[in-house]
Amino acid sequence: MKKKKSELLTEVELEFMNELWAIGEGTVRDVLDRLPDDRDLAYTSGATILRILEQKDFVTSRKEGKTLVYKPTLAKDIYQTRSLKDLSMKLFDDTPASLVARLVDDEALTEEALGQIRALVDRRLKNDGG
Amino acid sequence: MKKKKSELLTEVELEFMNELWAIGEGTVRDVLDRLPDDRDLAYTSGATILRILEQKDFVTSRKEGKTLVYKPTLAKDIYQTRSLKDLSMKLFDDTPASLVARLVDDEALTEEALGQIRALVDRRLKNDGG
DNA sequence: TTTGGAAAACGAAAAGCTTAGTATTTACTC
DNA sequence: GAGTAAATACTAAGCTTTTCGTTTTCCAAA
Repeated sequence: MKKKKSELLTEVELEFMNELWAIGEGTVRDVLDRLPDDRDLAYTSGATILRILEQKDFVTSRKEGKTLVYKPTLAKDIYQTRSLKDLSMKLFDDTPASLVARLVDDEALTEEALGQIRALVDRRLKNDGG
Repeated sequence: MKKKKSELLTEVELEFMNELWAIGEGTVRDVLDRLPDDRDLAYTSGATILRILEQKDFVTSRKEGKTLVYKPTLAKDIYQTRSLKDLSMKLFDDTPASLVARLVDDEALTEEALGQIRALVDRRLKNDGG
């Protein structure tokens, strides 16, 4: 059997994927333009990051004129689920409820956010349990 | 102003902190003994990791006889909150509700876990909102 | 008080991530 | 076709993280 790869994005990779997810697909230039002003990366650095993402199969590219257009191969929600699973395993004994417990304990959470969260859980329980 | 440090643990650092949190405090040997059998690290590797954790102020040490006993300076729940905040910012638009949305969408989640989650949210809403 | 074994201190190699420079290619214009 | 501007390909330097070896220190028991 093959050794499993990490399947998780590094910090900078995630930064780039977030932009690609937001715009659907884009070129090196498109992504760089979307980064905050105070984030200055050389063009070539951006190109390298996207090339690495392609190597790791997080994106594919196609040629359009002279430029490459990159596109995620993985939907953001899939990656979100994967990340949550990872965090839950590593830090919450693989018990999602204790993750949520920590989350709702957070003083900084607004009443509104709590309400939304309950609505979500209720909806899921209804749809599911019949 | 100083540059801000990451304040997040690396993979291996977290692996070690988890054991220290579980036992309260312990020596290099204590931690190594708790790791899975298939995880074989040289003793010196374990010592290095704990030394680094101390450098980064995630643990303190005291001498007991000839050995060092390490102890977290940071409670696990604090670190859990910090990690959730980080994940939420980076991957969920800083919107905890959307994090929970993704979590409860997960097919793999049991009915029981969902019930627990709702109970938690309800309790918090009651205690809070009056 | 010597010595044997375990741990600490130190240093550094190995591996992976981030950033960017240089050289090459490409497509358009005259 | 040659010039040019922008993009890609390749390479590598500089960090950080992960791992471990070597040397030194310290206790404990003979």
